[in-house]
Amino acid sequence: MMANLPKGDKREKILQAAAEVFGIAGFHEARIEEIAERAGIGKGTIYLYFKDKQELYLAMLQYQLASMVERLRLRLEASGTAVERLTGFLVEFFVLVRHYRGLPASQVRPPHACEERCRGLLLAARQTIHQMLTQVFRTAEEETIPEDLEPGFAATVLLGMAQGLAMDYLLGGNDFDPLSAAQKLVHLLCRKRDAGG
Amino acid sequence: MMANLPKGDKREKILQAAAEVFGIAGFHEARIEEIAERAGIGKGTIYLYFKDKQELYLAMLQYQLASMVERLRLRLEASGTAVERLTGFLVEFFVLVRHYRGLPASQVRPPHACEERCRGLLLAARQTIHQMLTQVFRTAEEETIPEDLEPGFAATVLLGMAQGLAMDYLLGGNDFDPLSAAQKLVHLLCRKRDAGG
Amino acid sequence: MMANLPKGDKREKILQAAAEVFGIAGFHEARIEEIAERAGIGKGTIYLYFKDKQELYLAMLQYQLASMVERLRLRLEASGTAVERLTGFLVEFFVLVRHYRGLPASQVRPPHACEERCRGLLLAARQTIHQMLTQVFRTAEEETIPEDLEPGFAATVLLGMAQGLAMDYLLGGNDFDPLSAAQKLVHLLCRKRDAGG
Amino acid sequence: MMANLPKGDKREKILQAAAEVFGIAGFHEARIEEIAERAGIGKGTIYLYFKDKQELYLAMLQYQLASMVERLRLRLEASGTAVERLTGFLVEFFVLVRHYRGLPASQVRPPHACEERCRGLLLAARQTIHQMLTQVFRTAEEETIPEDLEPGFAATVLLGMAQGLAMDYLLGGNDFDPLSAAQKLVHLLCRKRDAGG
DNA sequence: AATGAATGAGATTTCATTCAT
DNA sequence: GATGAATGAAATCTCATTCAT
Repeated sequence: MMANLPKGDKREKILQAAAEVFGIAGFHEARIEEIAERAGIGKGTIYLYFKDKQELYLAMLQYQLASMVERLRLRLEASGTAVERLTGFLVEFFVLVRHYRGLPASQVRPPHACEERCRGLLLAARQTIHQMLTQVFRTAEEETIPEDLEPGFAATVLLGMAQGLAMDYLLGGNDFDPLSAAQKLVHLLCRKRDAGG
Repeated sequence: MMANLPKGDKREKILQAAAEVFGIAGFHEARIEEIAERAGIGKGTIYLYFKDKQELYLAMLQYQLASMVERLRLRLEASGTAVERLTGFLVEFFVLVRHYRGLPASQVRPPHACEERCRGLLLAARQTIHQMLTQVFRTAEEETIPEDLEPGFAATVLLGMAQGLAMDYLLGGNDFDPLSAAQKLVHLLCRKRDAGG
Repeated sequence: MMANLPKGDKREKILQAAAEVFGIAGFHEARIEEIAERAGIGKGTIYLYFKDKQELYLAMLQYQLASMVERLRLRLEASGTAVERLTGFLVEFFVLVRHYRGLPASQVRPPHACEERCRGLLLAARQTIHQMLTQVFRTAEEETIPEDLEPGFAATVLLGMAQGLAMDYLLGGNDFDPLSAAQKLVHLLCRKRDAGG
Repeated sequence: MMANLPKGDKREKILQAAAEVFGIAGFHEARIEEIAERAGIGKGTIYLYFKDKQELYLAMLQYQLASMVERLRLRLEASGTAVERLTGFLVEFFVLVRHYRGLPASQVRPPHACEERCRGLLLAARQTIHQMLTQVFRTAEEETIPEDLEPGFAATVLLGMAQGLAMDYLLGGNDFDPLSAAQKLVHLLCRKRDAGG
């Protein structure tokens, strides 16, 4: 009785709860028991799915990064001009940062023992996003960006600026409007440096 | 005789050791005993100078931030054109980030119990730097930056991009050349956007 | 299976062990680990039942006082003359003091931080006993005590003398025979002061 | 310059300070540094006069007990009837207890490592007092106490009752008037039990 | 499979005591 | 002699992990 969830669902529930708790509290201040409670299961059950706290953390990180990359991909592959898609991308990026407030932060200082593996996951996600951005710049309408701005560097700068603003937000706690911030950044980078005059 | 350091020096020695250990290990993985060892003193001595681990952390943060702000100020108040000084500022910024590798990271996820106080210190440092940058943009030679780029926003963007690159570095571990990165960023922001053609 | 004790029993086991160790060593010299060992459990388990050392101490005190009051009540509510019941009470009192040798002592200098709460528990126990004694004196056969000895004061004096002897014992270590001491005290207080007859 | 006190005086100053601090805080909660501060000297100086905390405690105990015994002796050897002198003794006793509130308490639970030596000091003081009391009872005017009350037992009872009341006071914190308490106790013990006369 | 009571390693912090000045 | 900065042993308490049910 009590039709149990299929196994995959319980794992995901744990990962969701882990994302919340690790996000709020960071790796060390996060309590396994709190994660279990949020997932609506017993403490011991977590150890049926994950070897230890660290593996749970890594699995959660991978899971969240994949989900984020997917949401960002949707924005970049939407229809519209390059400027529109880049703006949509940035808005989504900022929304994600604000939503998973603690998650990016928790990545900055991963548990020492798995620093390398964390870095690997983050790097992979970043490269995927970077490639998607580069592709957008490469195929953008001619007039969108200055001719001397190489697509790869443009992607680096856009991502860098976005991360910079996000970091600002995370550190300083000064809130900001995702849409207007996105527009300003895109404007700064994409507008042809012109004006002829 | 009188070989002993004057009192202020021992406090600073502890703060230096604390910066190293907190930087490498983060607040929670840092062990008080390790800090004492690096400072070449006994565990208990730290408690003569700081009430507890958290106060030591905050004092260390304040101390390091003040030192960083001072080094950045020197670059911005040096002689030279605005472009030269901004480039110098960014180079110094990147060097600091690479040197104090862990310190900025440790700020991202401070111990929950003193999150507010950490934020306060960081915000203050950031505002000081932002003001210095704004002043540079405001007094820059006319042709340095686009007319429609407000000095305050220019400062925000420059700082944001710098932080973005630094975060990239911290997260991804992909090393980069401070000078060339600085030049690219300044070029991107400062060059008049005309090209004339 | 089901060999485990029901939950209440483990708590009591801890309280028993705590009474022994606190009794022997006093609050500050008592080590949590020693209590755990005596209770046959792990150190951490104690913290599942009691918030910290102080709360354990207070719980132990309450537990022991309740048990003592109960044993004294049985003696005062037994059948027999007032003199017999008072003697029984004193004998029990002295036996308790000798058995829980350290317990009363540990109450005299409770940890400063919970002095008030300790005092409250002790006062409550003492008042209960005082009331029971007063009741005995009030309903005693007319010829038992001098007419000018008010029941409440008689109770105070009896209890005071008993505590005085006990303190003597605790301080000086001079052993004594509970029964003979009890008889002497009761004799002193209860015999009608007439002689005249 | 700065004519130093003769050595004996500094030792006594420390003992006075120790009595205060041990009295207030008990052996374990008393801090050596606090004692030094009250004595107006440096922490290290205490160790020139006493081997360690325990020896200081024992010396303080001896010093205070001697002083108390002396004050009590003066009352018992004063002029006046036995009843007057006993009353004076009890008043002094209660005043001492209230003044050195913590001292007797601190004796009840001495540091485990010197329990025996503490007990020895206490026992000696008590015996001296007991002998003085016995002598008073022995030489008292015939009509003062019942014939069947042996002087030694009378002394034991008087001292016991006094200690009982004091304990009550120490434990319960219920204040009382020394004079009236003294009179009641003496009255209870000394009045000839005839009434008849 | 799921649980949560039990565990104990390990961290912070205090404070009696030492000793260089 | 006098000092107090420095020390480190020892105590409490937390929490990831285990395992009997």
